[in-house]
Amino acid sequence: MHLSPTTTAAFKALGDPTRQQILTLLSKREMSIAEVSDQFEMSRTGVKKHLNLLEKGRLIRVRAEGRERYNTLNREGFSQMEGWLKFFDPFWDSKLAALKAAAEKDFNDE
Amino acid sequence: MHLSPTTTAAFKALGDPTRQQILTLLSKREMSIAEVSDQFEMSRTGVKKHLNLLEKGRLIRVRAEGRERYNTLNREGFSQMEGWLKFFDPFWDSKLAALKAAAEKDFNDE
DNA sequence: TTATAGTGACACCTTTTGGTTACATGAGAT
DNA sequence: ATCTCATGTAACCAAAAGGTGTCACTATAA
Repeated sequence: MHLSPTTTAAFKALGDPTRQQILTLLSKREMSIAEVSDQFEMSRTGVKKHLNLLEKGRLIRVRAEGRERYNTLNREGFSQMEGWLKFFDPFWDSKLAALKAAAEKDFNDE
Repeated sequence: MHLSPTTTAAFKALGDPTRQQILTLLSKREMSIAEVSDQFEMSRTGVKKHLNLLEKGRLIRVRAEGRERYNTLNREGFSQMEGWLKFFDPFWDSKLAALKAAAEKDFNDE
C-alpha cells in the first residue's frame, strides 16, 4: 500500500500537540495567524511554521483577506487519512482475527 | 480537545514511509523482527527502532515465542486515531459549511 | 505621505529523529 | 557445556524538526 507524500505529511502534522490544538481551535472558527498565535506562548513565527505544516498535509487552507490570512480546516487531509486507515479494516474482520483472539492471552500486556 | 500521548505517538508513527510499509507487511501476516528487516535495506537495529515506535502508538503488539518476537497489528492505536478524526465530522456538516462552500472560490488553490 | 499592524522569509540555535556499528543476553541445537 | 542465532541495548552521527529574533513587504489608518 502506498501513501502519498501529502498524506504522510498529514499524519506527521497530527503527531504534534501544538498542531492538534491549532486544529481544535480552527474547528470553532477560522482565525488569522495573529489570532492563533495569541492562544499560545510561542512566537508568531513558530506558530506560522506549524500552520505551514498543517497546510502541507491539506489539513487547513489559507484565505487572504486584506493584510490578514485566515486559516480554515480543510477536509481533504482528514479524508485521506481516514481512507488509509480504512485499508486495515478487513484485517480486523478477517477469519484470522478469531485465531488472534484465541491467542490474545499470550500477548505481552505492555 | 485533548489527545493522549499514546495517540499522538500513533500519528507520529504513521508520518514515516518505512513504518507505513511495515504496517502494510503485517497486514498480510505476523512477522518476526528478522523477517520484517529482510524486507528493507535498513539494518535490523534500524527496523527494530521503527517497531518500537509503532508499539508505542499501540499500532502493533509483540508476542514472544521462543527466541523470536512476532509482531502483529493492534487495533487499539488505529481506533484511537479514527476516534479523534471523527471529532471533526460535525465541522464538515455544520451550517457554516454552506458559507465556506460559497466562499470556496476565494481560497488559494495551493 | 507617514505610521502601523499583519505577514513572509531568512539565519540561527537546540532537540529529536533516523540511521549506523558494536557488544551483551537468552533460548535452541549439538 | 558450547555454539549459534534472534534479539535487546548503548554510543554515536547526520539530518530534520521545533523554536527563536530580525528584517522586508504590504495593506490599512491617520
